[in-house]
Formats: sequence, structure tokens, C-alpha cells
Amino acid sequence: MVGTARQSPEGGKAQRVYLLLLDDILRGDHRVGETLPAESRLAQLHGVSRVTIRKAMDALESDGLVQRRAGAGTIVKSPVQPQPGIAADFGTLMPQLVQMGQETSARLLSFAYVAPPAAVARALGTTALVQRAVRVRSIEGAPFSHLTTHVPEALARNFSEPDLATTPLFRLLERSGVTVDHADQTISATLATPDVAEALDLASGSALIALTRVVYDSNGRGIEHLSALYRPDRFRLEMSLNRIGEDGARHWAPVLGPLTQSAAQ
Amino acid sequence: MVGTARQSPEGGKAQRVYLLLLDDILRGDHRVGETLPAESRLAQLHGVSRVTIRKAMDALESDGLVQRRAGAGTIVKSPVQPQPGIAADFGTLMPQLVQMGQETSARLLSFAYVAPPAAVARALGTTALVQRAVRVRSIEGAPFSHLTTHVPEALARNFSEPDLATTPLFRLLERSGVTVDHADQTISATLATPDVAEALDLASGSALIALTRVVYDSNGRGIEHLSALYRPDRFRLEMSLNRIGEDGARHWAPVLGPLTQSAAQ
DNA sequence: CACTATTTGTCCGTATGTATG
DNA sequence: TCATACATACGGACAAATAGT
Repeated sequence: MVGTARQSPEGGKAQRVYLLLLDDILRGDHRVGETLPAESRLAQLHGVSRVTIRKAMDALESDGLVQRRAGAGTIVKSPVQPQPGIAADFGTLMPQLVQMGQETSARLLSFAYVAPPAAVARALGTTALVQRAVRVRSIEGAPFSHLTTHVPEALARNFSEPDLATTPLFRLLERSGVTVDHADQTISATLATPDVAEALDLASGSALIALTRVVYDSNGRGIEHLSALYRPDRFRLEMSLNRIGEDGARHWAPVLGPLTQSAAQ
Repeated sequence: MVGTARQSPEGGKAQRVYLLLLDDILRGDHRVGETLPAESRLAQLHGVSRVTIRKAMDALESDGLVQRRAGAGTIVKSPVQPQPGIAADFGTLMPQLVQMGQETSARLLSFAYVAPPAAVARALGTTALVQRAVRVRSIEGAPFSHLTTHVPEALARNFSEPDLATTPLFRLLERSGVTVDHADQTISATLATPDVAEALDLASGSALIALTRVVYDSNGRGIEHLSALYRPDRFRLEMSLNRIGEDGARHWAPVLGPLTQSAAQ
């Protein structure tokens, strides 16, 4: 199968090149049957020797993504993404699953009360203990998101480990008497550390979509800090924009989808 | 200076670890003065030898990001981002600069008519020649975005290279008689290939925010394909959400900023 | 003031990966 | 494709510095 269990090189330069080429191909930058640049060309582009390019190519070929023929060159075999997996409707500005005949499942990786990392402490405005829960969300057995939530201990004491498995965090917070008011989100990109790489079944050093959300109550106090990491090949953030106004200035309006349903995370 | 010209290890595992640790620190996961895990601990976490961790640490130390003392451990020196550089207001659903006392400048890297890559051909619905322009956008000399635009040749023939330097692409398109109607955006993450890495002044293999936008005219024909790559440490996509509705269902409304101003790209 | 545990600093021989021709 | 020379990574051991007991 293509979408899972790739056999990337061990570590070193070969893997770095492999990941870059893999990223290019999966993104669909090359047309089907298109010949990639020659190995010597790739070698100078990436600043490595041909042997290193060759190792990366070996992995790509055994992945079934490219096909090499002496004299002809290397052609892309499976350029287009088979299934984008999950497309998140971003019209709602919340990662929200659309077209979900398939169900997602969550697995709890860890659950503990810890001292908050710097970023969390800054966001929640406290250096006191926080409850940290780490989950991995999968669709049809394929993991696509790695979620780390931090909640102040004072709030989190009202619910425990089994609650998290069954009830959305929002419900639990409201049950604690908190009034969810607003949230700030930041979207970024990051590299997969070994632990999340293992959880998401990919190579350490792969690119991940990073979404950070801080939820505040009506008093402006931070009540939840979410750090979500998504596999780009299995999860996308999409949105549509309509143009409004006729003059030279750019006026865009988001196309808002239905603002309900269960957030996918 | 911290924000630029880091001296990362050559290739290999050491650089991979270096990038991962750098990513962690710049993201602010560690508090100031906090001691990092011991080298031996990091070694087993990353699945490498201690010597490799040590090389990565050497680079981080000469970057001034950490400080090592024998016996004591390694502490984070400059954990917080000095200047988040550019914060893009995402309430408008378009990367749009807010609070821009500073000016950005663009540099044209390449300009040519080429056969469209697979993804572009699919989006624009044509395999005919397209005009490709590659720009790098900087703020105060620090590059933060790498932009590649593709426009069908039929439309692009009405303007040329110098036009692109002065006039926004939207104006040029409308001058060509095109009616800009709507757009689709996708946000993802990708790895920096050597060419964009050099243009953005970072190490090959770094994580980048990838934003793809396809603009359509009123006939539903694709008229522009934008592939934007952003340095996460100098560009962020932010948004605010307000909660509406009181019941258990999650209802969120984006806080829409003023939908004008010049798009930053 | 020792004593201990831990962590960085330094060295080694060996194995593997990479560059070059 | 191969063989050789070089660079890097590995695992271990030991010393020096630090912090706490």
C-alpha cells in the first residue's frame, strides 16, 4: 500500500533528500509520467553526491512512487494523492470534518498533571500545575492528528481520565461551571519530533501542520490550550472566499459552512 | 544576531536533531532558564548517539540559544521569539498584514513561461503554457515568504515582468478584462527544498507553512494559482473566534477584521 | 566538609555512511 | 557499478564540574 509504512532510509542525508522528494511528489508538483531531473542534476540541486540521491530514489521506487529505467530516466508513477483523507472545512474557521461517512477514533497516549511549558503558561496565565492529555486521532486506522491539551488543574479536577475518552472537553469544562467565550487560533508548521513521528506513523523530521488554539472564558482567563499537529497528506485546511465589491480594493468574504457538528481536531 | 544566519551542521543526523531542537526552542516550549533534558536522555529520545546530540548542541550554543555548563546542564537562553515578525490577520481569511508600520519588499527570483506542474494544470484546467513568477518577500531585509504564481499565458500576455514588480497581480488581471470572482485556499505544511531554503535564508529541511490559493473568474475558470511558503518564525496565521449560541452545540463565529488593505502574500 | 548522583567535557576504536573518480 | 578515501555516527569509558544531601 502506498499511504502507509514507507521504508525511508535510516537517518543522514539520504533520508533528508528522500523526505524532500517524497514531499514534492505527494504534493502533486509533478505530472504523471513526467521524468524527474537526472540524478546528477538532483545531486547538485541538493548539494549531495549521486550515491545519496540514488539511495533516496531506491526508497521512492520501493514505495512505488517512481519508476526508473536505464537511459529513459525516472518517471513519477503515483503523483496524485490517492485520498486526501480528511478535508477540514475551514469556512467555520475551526477544523471541522466535512463529508464524514467514516468515523474517527481517538487513542489516549498520556495523561498527567505537569508544570506547564512556557508557551502554555503564557497563554493560560498561570505557572501552576496543569492537566495534560495527549491523544492521537485516526481514521480507518490511519493516524492523522496528534493532540495535546492543557487545562488548569483547578478546572480539570472536575473530570478525569475516562471522562476524556467519552465526552468532548468543551462539555466537561462547561460542566465545571466555565463559560466558554472566545478563542484564538494560530496556524503554523513544524517538524515531527521522534515521539509524534512514531505516533503518527511517519519519519522523524517530516513536516506537520501545527494549530494552536487558546480558549478563554468570559473573564478573559485561559481555560484550555490545544496544540494540534496534523499530517499534511491526510488532513487539509480548506476554505473558500467570495469576492464582494467591484472596485480596485480587495474585498473578500469567507464562505461560511454550517457552524455545528462535532469538531474533528 | 539571533534571528538570522544560523550555523547548522552540514547534513546528516546532527542537523536533523539541530532543527528539531531549534524548532522546539523557537516555538517557546521551554521556559527561560529551564534546563533541557540531559544529553544522554536526548540521545535516547531521538534515537541517536550522544555525540550527535552534542554536535547539535554546539550549533545551538553558538547560536546563543542555549548555554551549557558542565555538571549543571543545558539551559535555554533566548526562549521567546524576539519579534514574531509579521502577524497575519486571518479573520479576513486572507493573509493580510496587520500593524504594519514596517514595509515589505519583494524580489523577483525568476520569470518564465513554462509547462504547468501537475497541481497547477489541474487547478487552472489547462496544460498550455503558463506564466510563472517566483518572488521572495522580505521585511527589513529578512525574507519571510516565497511566492510562486502561475497565470495562464492568454491572460498573462497583457502584462510583463516590470509590471509585476510594481502592480499587484489582481489589478493586472482585471486590466486584462478578467472578473475575479472567488478563490479556494488550502493551508498545509512542507519542507524547505534547497532552493527555497537559500531564498529564505534557512536550512534545507526546515518546516514551512504552505498556502495554496486558486483564484477563479465568474465563469469558473482558474485564472491564478498561488503557492506561498512562509517561514513559521517570521509569519503567523492568526484568527479569533467568538462563541455564539448557548446550548451544547459548538457555534463559533470568526471575528472579521476590515476586509481591505493590501494583501501581504 | 565530605559524599554522592548527575551532567557536561574529552578521548578512543570501530562501524557505517558519503564523496570521489 | 564498483572500489577507494574521507566524513560522520556510534558506543563506551573516564575526567571535571556542579548541585544537593
